[in-house]
Amino acid sequence: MASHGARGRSGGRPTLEEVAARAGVGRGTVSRVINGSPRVSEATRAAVEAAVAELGYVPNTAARALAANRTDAIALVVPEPETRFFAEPYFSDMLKGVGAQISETEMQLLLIFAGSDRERQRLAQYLAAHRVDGVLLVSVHADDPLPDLLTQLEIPAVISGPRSAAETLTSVDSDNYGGARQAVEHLLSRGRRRIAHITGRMDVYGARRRADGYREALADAGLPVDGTMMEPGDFTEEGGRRAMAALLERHPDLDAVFAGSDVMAAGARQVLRETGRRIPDDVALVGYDDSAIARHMDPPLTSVRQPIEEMGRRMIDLLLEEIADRRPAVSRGLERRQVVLATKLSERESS
Amino acid sequence: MASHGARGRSGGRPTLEEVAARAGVGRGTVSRVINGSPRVSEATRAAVEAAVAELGYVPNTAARALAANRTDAIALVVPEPETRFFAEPYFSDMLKGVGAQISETEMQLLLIFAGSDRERQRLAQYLAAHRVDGVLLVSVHADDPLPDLLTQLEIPAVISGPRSAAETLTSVDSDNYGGARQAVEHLLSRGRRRIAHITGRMDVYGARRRADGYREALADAGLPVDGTMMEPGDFTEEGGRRAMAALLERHPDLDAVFAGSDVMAAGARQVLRETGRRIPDDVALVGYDDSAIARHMDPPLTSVRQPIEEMGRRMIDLLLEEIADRRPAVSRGLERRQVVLATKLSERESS
DNA sequence: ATCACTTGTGGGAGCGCTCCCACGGTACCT
DNA sequence: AGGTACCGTGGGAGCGCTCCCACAAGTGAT
Repeated sequence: MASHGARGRSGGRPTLEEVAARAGVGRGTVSRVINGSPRVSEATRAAVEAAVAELGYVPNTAARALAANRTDAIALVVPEPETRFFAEPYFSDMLKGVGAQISETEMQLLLIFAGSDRERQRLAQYLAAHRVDGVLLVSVHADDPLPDLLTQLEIPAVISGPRSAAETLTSVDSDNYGGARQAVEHLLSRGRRRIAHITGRMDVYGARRRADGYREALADAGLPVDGTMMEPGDFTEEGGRRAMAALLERHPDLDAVFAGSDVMAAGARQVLRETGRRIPDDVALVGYDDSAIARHMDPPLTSVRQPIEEMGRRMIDLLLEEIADRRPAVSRGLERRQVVLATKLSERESS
Repeated sequence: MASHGARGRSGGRPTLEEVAARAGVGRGTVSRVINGSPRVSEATRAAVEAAVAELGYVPNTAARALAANRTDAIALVVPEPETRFFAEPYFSDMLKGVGAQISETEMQLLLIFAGSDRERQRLAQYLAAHRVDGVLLVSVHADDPLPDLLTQLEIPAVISGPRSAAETLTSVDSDNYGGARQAVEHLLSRGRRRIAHITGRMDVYGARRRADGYREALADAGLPVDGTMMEPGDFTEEGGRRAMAALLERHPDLDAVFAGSDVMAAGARQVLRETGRRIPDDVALVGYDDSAIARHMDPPLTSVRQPIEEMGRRMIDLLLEEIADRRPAVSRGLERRQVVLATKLSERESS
């Protein structure tokens, strides 16, 4: 209410002590009220809350951080240049989920880009100074030293897209294996039998899992698994084009293509068109990511959708758990936590 | 070098005191070295720096913030939902400039979205807690209470795009007036004489300045300034379409259009095409922003480019100055600081 | 009535820094 | 020789909080 007298008194912002004096209680009691401790009587709590409102008291974060050895902040580290970050809907969807979930808490989110060496240098300093309670890592390459640095500094961290099946950090991922199966089974159900796969870079765990899903879906359907029906792209449009051309050379009679990403599917589509093949009449095409590209392609592309926003939300949940677990210093929860979320096929005209 | 024994000693991170002991000096001296004070002898400085390196000392930011009453962090506040932020190249270009400039300093950048009411609530708390030393404000509407809140809290702030000619905050802007003149003068030099203008929302200062530039460029060329040759759009494609239709109704013989934004130009282009007019043969078209739209339009759109990255850089410079100025509590520098940067015309086939 | 708990509360200690005052030393004046 | 100036340095005080121990008052078992 009368949040105006706030900056009178000593000229600056009111302190815990001033609130305590005003409410006629001790410093400790005010601290308990502020932090929601249950060990405070109803009457006292009300008195303190009134004093807080009257003085317009806002806790001093620096003091709290110093005394309690925590920062109430977590960092979202993007190991990519800003430009890529903005170009890809993956990041903005994830940020949306992260932002939504964190706004339910008192935590503060920091966005840190670590694309250049200089930025990485600063980040290392930043982490060494323990300026955040935890870290969210998105899109980390297999050989990135960052995860190990975090482990060494004992900073809680959650990674999106584990680096391998043996990922040591807590991770959130979509079901790449299952997603790929969905795509292939969909093509099978449409009567396709000569299904090729353009894979992503095979040093990316998710891409390997998708290839696994492709293979096993075929095997389970009693179809032969032919290595020459697979060709690596590198997640780019040009890579998709090259891979498609290579596949057509080996198998001019293929009747379906499952591409490991929408961007590669776009490249593949061009080559299919150029060689006079109609989509989906001659060759059915399925992508992965269900991005804007998929919706705007001609014809619209059937694609596997990952629940990216949901992944962002789960990452926050897991990270907060890790942070809470670590507080009592027990370092329990030694079990690795790996969350895998289901994908969903968005069926469109390309298949 | 031997940055390994770092976390031995007391189990945690080394403190100033430990560094002092190791270097055989006092706490104050170490502090001076860390903060680059000139009042330290060369020999002592070297000894301290060696100790810092050996122990892997990193200052505790919370303690520093508490003792010095500063945070070494500034916030970039985006009063828009995340989605718009990512959609517009304006923001990412600005972020690039801001990020580049701030990485030259020890300051930390926080990205804060304040699109929803809830987010605004949190932001107000955040600012009240003085968790940042300064604020960068981008794309603020005329009636936004944020600038006044910042003034009231005495938090240094720099705004991109002043709200009016009487903007009280330090501001950085591109030369909207000059940019509009460039556009119109370009059309005049191409022999166009019946030039219409689709304005932006007239409650946006920049849009008014562009209209001023349009008018005065015509007047200076000795041409009549006709109010019916101007029509407000609202910065949307649909608005551009409507405005174009209205202008053609009144002046079917116009030979050029200067649109207040590329997006509106895209709308105008559609109407021009639909009414059988060729660009640039029958009607020349010029936009504003020089965005991706301009480059990809058919025909490519001549457009006024704003130095957005440079604006971001200047904003940081100005903000750091403000913060530094305020430190000695003198609150000098009462002169309003308004920086205006020049625009440049990107000439393409539409004119 | 005594003892053992529990509940609510007050306040000391201390987190790791910066700020600033005081002090010894050297250099230069009178 | 004494005085004045400054430079480089050490360390006390204090920033505003949390943590935790101590303690008063209440509760119920013995």
